[in-house]
Amino acid sequence: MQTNNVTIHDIAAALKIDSSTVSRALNNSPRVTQKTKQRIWAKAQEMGYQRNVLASNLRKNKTNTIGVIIPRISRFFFSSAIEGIEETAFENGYNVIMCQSLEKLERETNLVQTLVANRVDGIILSISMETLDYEHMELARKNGIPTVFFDRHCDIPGNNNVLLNDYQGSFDATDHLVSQGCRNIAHLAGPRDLKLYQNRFNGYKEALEKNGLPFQPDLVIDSNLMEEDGANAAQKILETLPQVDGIFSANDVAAVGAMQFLKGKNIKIPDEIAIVGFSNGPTSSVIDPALTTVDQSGKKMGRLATELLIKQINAKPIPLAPETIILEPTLIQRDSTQKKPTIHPNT
Amino acid sequence: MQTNNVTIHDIAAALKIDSSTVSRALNNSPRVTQKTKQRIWAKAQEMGYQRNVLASNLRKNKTNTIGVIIPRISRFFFSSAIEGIEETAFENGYNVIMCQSLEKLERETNLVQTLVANRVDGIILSISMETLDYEHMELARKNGIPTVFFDRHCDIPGNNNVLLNDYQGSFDATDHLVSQGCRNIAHLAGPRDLKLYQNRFNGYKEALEKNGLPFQPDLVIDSNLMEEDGANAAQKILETLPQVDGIFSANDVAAVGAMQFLKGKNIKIPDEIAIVGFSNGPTSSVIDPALTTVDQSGKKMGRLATELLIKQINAKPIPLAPETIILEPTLIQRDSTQKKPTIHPNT
DNA sequence: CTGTTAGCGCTTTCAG
DNA sequence: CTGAAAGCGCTAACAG
Repeated sequence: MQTNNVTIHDIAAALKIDSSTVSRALNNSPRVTQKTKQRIWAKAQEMGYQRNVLASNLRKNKTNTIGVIIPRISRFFFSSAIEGIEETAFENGYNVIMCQSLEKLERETNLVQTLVANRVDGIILSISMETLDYEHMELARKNGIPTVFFDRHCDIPGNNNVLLNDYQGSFDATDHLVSQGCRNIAHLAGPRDLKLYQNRFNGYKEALEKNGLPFQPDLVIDSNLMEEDGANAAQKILETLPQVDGIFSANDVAAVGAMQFLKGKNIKIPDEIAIVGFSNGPTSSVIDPALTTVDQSGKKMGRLATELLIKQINAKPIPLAPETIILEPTLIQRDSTQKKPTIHPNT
Repeated sequence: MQTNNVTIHDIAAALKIDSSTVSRALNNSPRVTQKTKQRIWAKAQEMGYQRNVLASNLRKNKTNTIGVIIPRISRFFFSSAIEGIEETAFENGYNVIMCQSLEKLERETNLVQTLVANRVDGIILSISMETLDYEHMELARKNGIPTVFFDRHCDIPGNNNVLLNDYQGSFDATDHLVSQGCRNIAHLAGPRDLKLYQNRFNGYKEALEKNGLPFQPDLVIDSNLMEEDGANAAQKILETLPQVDGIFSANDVAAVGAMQFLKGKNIKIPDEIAIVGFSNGPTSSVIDPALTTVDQSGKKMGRLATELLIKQINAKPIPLAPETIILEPTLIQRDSTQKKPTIHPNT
């Protein structure tokens, strides 16, 4: 039940050399002869030595750890993003410490403090729905900790971002609905404070214009886009907006809520009302095939964000110019006539 | 761009007192007078002091961090589990460092080493499909790091476990199919090496017996239960097992794969073939309502596992007797006649 | 209640 | 190429 306590000093003593040489050998420094390295490695193995990462970190003032803050892990988009982050970090020898803001700014602020206090080497962040500015990120900036925002972001210049082209995706989605014959397309919109939802709204609006359809403000239903909100919106549509023949939802959660409600009322999807939702790719495989989705590809965004962050970390102390990477979304359309569903790898 | 370097010595110097007093005050020790505490806190605030967690950790040989190893984050069951873990850890002042084994034993072994090297206070683990023993966990045991296994486990005594009653869940699921009139129930089975899948298989088999139905070995289809496997199994059933009128899948991923394949062939679910799959609760809200599921409630398991782990951590150095917590699963049955789908909170 | 002292285990000058 | 020595920032005896 004892902690395994063999230190570099123990192995130095056993070999009658100095601990600094041991340290160098274990770090594979070129300034130690191959022969002594071999002896040291062998001894270390034999004695079951394990580097005390804490001490090493303290001395180097570096933790080899990336901090990640996202609103909620169990949302598929974010868990895929984390999957990408974790894999990329792992490949590059970084650990990941992961936290959820649960959409609360206060929690997010605390988490940034914790991460800074834990001396993470960098932070990847997807801001909460309550976050309207980057004031709480000052702390990270002051401590020289590089940060990459992904998916959700405020529109302040000078930051690293990995984003989806929300405008284009929404434009395409709406355009798709029009091409399917929809003429009165409702929009389930998210909080307009978030740039992301603003962009999705704009894409919707301009696709209507481009197709010569009038923008009807009463067809825009605002909410936080939870499943319940989607169901409520669907109910509202059935009861008060009979002309609606298509729905563009700013996320998949609300889209599913709406779809299930409508199906419960025996409305045929997409024949009577067509639905398109923004969504993370693989999710769609468990979503009804009747639902067309705009692929958010969280895993790819996670990978890109991590690569960018590591680039910035390695650039220290001379910081690189901030970068913004914009991914183009793809429309994924499936239906029950398809022979085989899109397969995703056990996710 | 400079690291913020105010230490307890700086604030001690500014106040012309000793750094140890500062340390005590900042840890709110009762052995410092309220008045000096106040002065110290004020000064700390003023100078923008931030405790160096690394140094503190090194000194205390404790990191206030829990390590989590799961097969794959983006699987909904695991991301919900992590959600529960993270929330419980956060409430108790712990950080979470999270890693994926990607179902590889080698990776899992490496990760345990990394976590031990990082001096995590405890480990929560759901073993990979390749893991057949706990040999690689010796390292954690030797270093006195408590461990809790959840969901997937080997059947070796003396460990902390948080499990689902897989046997009962499978029994109930199969029983349910029989009560719906199914007489030839196929079973999509997972790797029999994993206790979990063995139990699910046993529940299936004994439910058949109890209902006076013969166990037909050729109706058991083995695979790794990916979506593709489910689709393949469904194809096999259509082509070579026409008598099948019900499917019990050992997980939801394969169940969805099978269901979507069958729907593509215009088979009515559940009228022509009924399907029940083991699944994490909230997932079911995005799964077709025709699919009945056995609720795995990942978040609850995550919470329980973390609570148990923290209990064990706090019990050090005298370890508590290992505990096994077994959750009873519930059958969740929905259908399109239901007025409203099960709502889940934006997950 | 506060100060003194001695490290936690490692890395990194600086000498030789 | 290796050794000696100092110290990262904090905590925890032990005195007083």
